[in-house]
Amino acid sequence: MPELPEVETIVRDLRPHLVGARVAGVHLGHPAAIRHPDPPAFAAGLAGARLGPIRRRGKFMLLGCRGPGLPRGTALIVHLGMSGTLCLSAAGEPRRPHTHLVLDLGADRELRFVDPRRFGRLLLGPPAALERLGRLPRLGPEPLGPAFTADWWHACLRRTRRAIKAVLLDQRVVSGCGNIYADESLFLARVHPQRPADRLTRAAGEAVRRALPIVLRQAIRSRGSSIADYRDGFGARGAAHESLFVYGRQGLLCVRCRTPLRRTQVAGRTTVFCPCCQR
DNA sequence: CACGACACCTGCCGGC
DNA sequence: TGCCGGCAGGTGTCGT
Repeated sequence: MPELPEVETIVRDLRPHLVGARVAGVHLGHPAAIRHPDPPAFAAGLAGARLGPIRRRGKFMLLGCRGPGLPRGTALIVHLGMSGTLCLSAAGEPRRPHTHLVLDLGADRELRFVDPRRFGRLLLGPPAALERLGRLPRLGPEPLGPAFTADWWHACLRRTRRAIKAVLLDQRVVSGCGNIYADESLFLARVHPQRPADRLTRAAGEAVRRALPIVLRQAIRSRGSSIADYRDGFGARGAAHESLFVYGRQGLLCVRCRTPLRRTQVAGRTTVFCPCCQR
């Protein structure tokens, strides 16, 4: 699914169209997509609400919502799971299968959440309160923000024997990195994905910490990776998958040393790396 | 506590 | 052609 660059692209696409819009109607699809509150309360809370600021936190999207009966700081919180999309559509456009939420925004516009695999999640409420209730996970620092410091990162690495790739995927350590950009960052840093985190040299750990924002920013510039389901806020594909170095390229030659890239499993996830460059 | 295994879903692709 | 296994960008839970 969408990782940080894909979610960031959608947020930037939707922001100018959603802020200030009023929700004239709500249509729910599969109720399992809605994690909080129960579906009737979720729909009732959104109906008539005014949409405010939209932002990203890790792989979550948060759309501010104001309305009668909604607590201060309420947001519509969307996680896209593996196959979710959040797109602005013309109201007349036929709804795709697996459309689980439609917000009628008037002026012939609809915001649609489509998610075939239903790993995505929708919540409505103040994020801090949902975190306290255990409905939202506590996320680590943003990798593109000032809190992703060398001190924090190396303290996290020193504390665990897990593979470095598992640490990159742990949203409590750093939020927003997924399987594609973990592999890409480790390739750029020349670090083997299986290396136990506590056995990395300081320099190697630093190389990973520095590679991650570079990889993520590049992917944002390319509007995200559309390998299968991902689409931007208007339903179009991104281009970041066209310039990946390792992800999905097992058997092809390393762009640096021409060694065939190898595929393995790390932390239960398919992992591609260069056995020559990454140590 | 830390970690790995597994579950949760649908769709698509390749092999037989 | 059709069936079946394997695989997919994520994460919550459970058992060791």
